[in-house]
Amino acid sequence: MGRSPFVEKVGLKKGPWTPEEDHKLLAYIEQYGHGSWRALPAKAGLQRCGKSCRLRWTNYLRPDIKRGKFSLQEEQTIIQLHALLGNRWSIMATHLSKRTDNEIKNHWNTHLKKRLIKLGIDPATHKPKSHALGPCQLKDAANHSHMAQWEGARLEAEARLVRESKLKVSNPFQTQLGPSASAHLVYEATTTTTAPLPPPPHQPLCLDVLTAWQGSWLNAPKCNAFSATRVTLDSVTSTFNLSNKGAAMGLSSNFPDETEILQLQGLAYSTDIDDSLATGNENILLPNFMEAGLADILLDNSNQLYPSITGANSGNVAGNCCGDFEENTNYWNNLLNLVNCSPSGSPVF
DNA sequence: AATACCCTCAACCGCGGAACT
DNA sequence: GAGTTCCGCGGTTGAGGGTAT
Repeated sequence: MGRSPFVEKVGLKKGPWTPEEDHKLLAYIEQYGHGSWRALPAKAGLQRCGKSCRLRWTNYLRPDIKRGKFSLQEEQTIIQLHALLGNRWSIMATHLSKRTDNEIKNHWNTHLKKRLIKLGIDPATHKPKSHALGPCQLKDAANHSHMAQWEGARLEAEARLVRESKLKVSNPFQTQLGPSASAHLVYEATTTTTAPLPPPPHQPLCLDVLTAWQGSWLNAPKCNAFSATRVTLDSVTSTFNLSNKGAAMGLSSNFPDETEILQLQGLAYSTDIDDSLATGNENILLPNFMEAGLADILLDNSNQLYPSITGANSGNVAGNCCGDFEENTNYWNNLLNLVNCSPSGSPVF
């Protein structure tokens, strides 16, 4: 049952907040905590609705907010989480320390989504737009879909635990929740025994499958151009690590622009793929090891990322990777083992 | 310098679910 | 169990700043 339309009293102010209003809200919450948002405006002397106050607080005034440009790692994490969760911005926010759901949503809509589209990747499915799935890929996609649902549910439950734990903190100024704090809360919430606790990890324990995917992807037999490139992954944050090759090439620390992506693509292919394939056919959708990797690791375990490359055009570079059901089964069993053995355990399963 | 267009992001709106009565 | 209230989420909007013409 939904609630009836929210009708505010006339005379309440809307629009941008003034510094005075910010100060009032900040001062009130600092002293009393927010309590009931509905009652807060009157108590704080604000001509605003409670909703507006909550939004201003959560998206702008809260002390544990990181502002400014998104780092490469943050962007990669967003893409990965989006592949798993879709538009579940609030859950993503719990896994991106100090970023608000609104900020993540805005960044996705204004930057990341456009970049994926530009690269020919459907931002909704995280798969290349122009390539239909074959039977083998459908099977693998189903595997990934299942894994994504599974991990998505777990991430959501963890986010809920973080929220519930935060609710226990009455005054945010007494206990400001940084990334390690929230990780600790998850850790505590998921640990039910009374045995002495080992030190909590310093990162949110939330990306097990992402990590496992990436790790397994790298450790998988060389069966396509991607696995052959030996791109380094950061297992802690579940994001790609560009520091080695990227830095060596003088790439910026921010998300690479198209020129840089082309550089990276060249890098990715130069050793293992026929140069004429990588450079001679402009119609081939070259998998740059960021976007395609992020999208397809999550959604296409066959590693046969781009049929136009790995199939007829490529001399069957990835031919033996697809179709080996037993190998795939072992592959996923290993992944599940990895996940099951992850230090965080799972609050859901 | 003026105007049009584009982009970004803070803020609003409406809805669904949880909590309460 | 039904009705009501509150909170939080995701989608959308539009003001304002930046850039192109």
